[in-house]
Amino acid sequence: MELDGRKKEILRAVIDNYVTTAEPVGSKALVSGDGLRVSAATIRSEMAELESLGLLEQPHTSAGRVPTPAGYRVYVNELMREHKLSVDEMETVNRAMRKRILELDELLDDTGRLVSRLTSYPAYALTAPRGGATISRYDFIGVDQNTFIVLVMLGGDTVKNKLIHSPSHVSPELLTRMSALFNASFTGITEDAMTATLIAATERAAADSAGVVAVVAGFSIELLMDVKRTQPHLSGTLNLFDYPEYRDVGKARRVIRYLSEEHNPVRLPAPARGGDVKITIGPENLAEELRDSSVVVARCDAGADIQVMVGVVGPTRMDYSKVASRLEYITRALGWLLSPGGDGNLLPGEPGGEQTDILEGDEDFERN
Amino acid sequence: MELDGRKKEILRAVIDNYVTTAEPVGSKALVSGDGLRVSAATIRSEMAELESLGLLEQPHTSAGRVPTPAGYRVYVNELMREHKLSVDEMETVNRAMRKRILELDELLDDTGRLVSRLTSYPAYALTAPRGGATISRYDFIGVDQNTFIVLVMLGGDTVKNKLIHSPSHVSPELLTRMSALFNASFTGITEDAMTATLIAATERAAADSAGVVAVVAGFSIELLMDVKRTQPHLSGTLNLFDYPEYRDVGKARRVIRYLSEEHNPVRLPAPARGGDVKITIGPENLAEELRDSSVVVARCDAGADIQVMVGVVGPTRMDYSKVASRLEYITRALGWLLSPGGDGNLLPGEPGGEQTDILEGDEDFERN
DNA sequence: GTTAGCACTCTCACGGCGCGAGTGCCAACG
DNA sequence: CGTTGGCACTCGCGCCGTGAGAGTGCTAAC
Repeated sequence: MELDGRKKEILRAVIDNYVTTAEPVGSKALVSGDGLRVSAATIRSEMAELESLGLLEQPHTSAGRVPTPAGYRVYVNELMREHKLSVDEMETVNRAMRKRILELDELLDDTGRLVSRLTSYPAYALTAPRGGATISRYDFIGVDQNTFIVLVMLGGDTVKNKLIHSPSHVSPELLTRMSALFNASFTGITEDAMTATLIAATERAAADSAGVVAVVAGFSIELLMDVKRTQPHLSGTLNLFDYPEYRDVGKARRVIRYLSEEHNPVRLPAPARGGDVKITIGPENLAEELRDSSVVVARCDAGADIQVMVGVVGPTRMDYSKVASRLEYITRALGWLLSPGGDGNLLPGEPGGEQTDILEGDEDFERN
Repeated sequence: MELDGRKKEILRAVIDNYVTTAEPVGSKALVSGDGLRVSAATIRSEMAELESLGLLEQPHTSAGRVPTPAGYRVYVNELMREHKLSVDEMETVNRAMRKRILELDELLDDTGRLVSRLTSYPAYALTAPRGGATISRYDFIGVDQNTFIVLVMLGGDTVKNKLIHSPSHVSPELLTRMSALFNASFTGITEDAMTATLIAATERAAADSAGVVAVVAGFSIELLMDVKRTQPHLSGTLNLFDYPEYRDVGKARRVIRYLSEEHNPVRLPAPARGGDVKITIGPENLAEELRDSSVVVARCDAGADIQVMVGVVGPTRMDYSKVASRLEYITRALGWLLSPGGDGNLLPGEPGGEQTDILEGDEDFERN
């Protein structure tokens, strides 16, 4: 499908116009608003052709034209202009990202909130599920006669702990034995290898009469299952109601409900590589519930096995350019924060402060 | 204000009717539906009196009557019948509560979800802020030459950890020194006592050239501030749209937005004692945004200094009896789960299973 | 004190109508 | 042959008046 220059210009003008006004755009609006040097009649005939190409449509005879999903697709692939973030926006991102990392979960939560604030669309953030995660190390720390802490390290970047009370006395020797046994038998294996027989054997070997081995093993299993689960963080869902296409509450609810269901955001389209942005327009979505919404997702890879997806969902009438560039900027900052080198661990003074030029490398994002 | 028996019966009937239908109830509906042995005309005159008492009102002449907030208040204080949970509901709660505790935050999240599912109203769950929390203990565990884990214990029931990478070598001796110093100087003090001078002194005493003391101190401060913050967990907000009183999206949004703002749920009315339920009707709410919604909150105290509030927000036309008893049941289960004795730490086989009779002690909940 | 009857009031749903926006087509122009 | 102005036509949307229905308050009778 090749469009001549003027058709492109008109398509772009229609979309730009429609994106801001949310109302079908007619020939007159174009000739007065945008810098097109032709008459309304000419535009009408051009628009009629664009309509027969399937890029525009009219909601009813005698209304202006509205872009079709195919029209948006052409726009996104070929016509979209690069959007530059304002200094203010970059400052907002940098400031938000300067925060400490307490937990990855919290960071994702904050990121989602930031994105929805910056784009005015509902946003979600999640880490890709890590199949076959294993525990790399156990530590046991006695607190008092009946209480101790298990410390579990997951693949070099995450540490989880649990405080365990036992009804009976837990001796330091038992802790030492458990440490040796768990580090020997429970590290490097996935959660389904932690069988009842393995647990029973460990219990025997540790001479554990208090039943704490089972608790620690149970905790390990929960943990690994939890890593697989990847809770998505959703925020700004209320923003949806700002857009006239979701005036119908039921429609908005269906979208929000779809996003709220734990396993759904994970299945949304995602870019193939870290740093890319993927745009999915209306019916391109596999999920029935999103057939007349669009999804823009950015991906950010950090370290060997952490992938973060940050996305927004909104009406097909969406300022794709703005949204994509904002998402890209934010995920880049996020990647910098998550990378083992540049994280917020040391010297929480300046991180992000100098990073205003974080978007400098100006590679295109994927547009498919 | 004393009402004779028949007035009470009529008020109760109007409310019960209005709660289910959401439509003004007229004299005929009462005489046919409920077991009142008088004619419509009698009911009309009684209703007129109830109206002059300020307990009922008509949306307009020639519509049925609707309870006023004062009417609901009388109902809640004097007329409400005890609601028994169905076996199914109790089972649902017990099953949900049988889950492991990974984090208090997660538990609150799950509880909120459970409540909103069981009541069909938006629900929130939060812990009361603990002023002046302190750290009771530090542990340092070396991982490799540049990496170690700080383990921080908060008041005997919570443990937090952080993995710290240092650009330079962190010797085991440094960790030992830090352990001694932090346990000596940073335990038992609030976060505002962790001054820059204290940190600098500790840094010197530890002979810390890598700057890790500052990171550990920063982490400690963040942690204590975080405990003060008490993030509320909100869920089921979409439920609000099911109720005709929130047909106006703007109104629903204002309520949801109010609840979403971090510090607001903390300020909501709360029962004075653990185990109580507090009901706040419409204009009794101090918050402007909730002036025509009602709030029902249950409180659950666990251990010395953990207080959990679980509440729902909905239209003033709310089945207070059902909601209150469900909240009460759930918080009781929660309290059992959180109490140091009966928590999910040991032997995760049966907890909650035997607890069907958890509501047995049948003390009244507070109705004010 | 209670009841039946009746006139009155007010809301809400429905249908017809006119306005305005925007189009498609056509004839004229460079 | 592409471009332009003019014109008749179409269609959605908001406005308004009307009628049905529900529920009341009042009054007279039991």
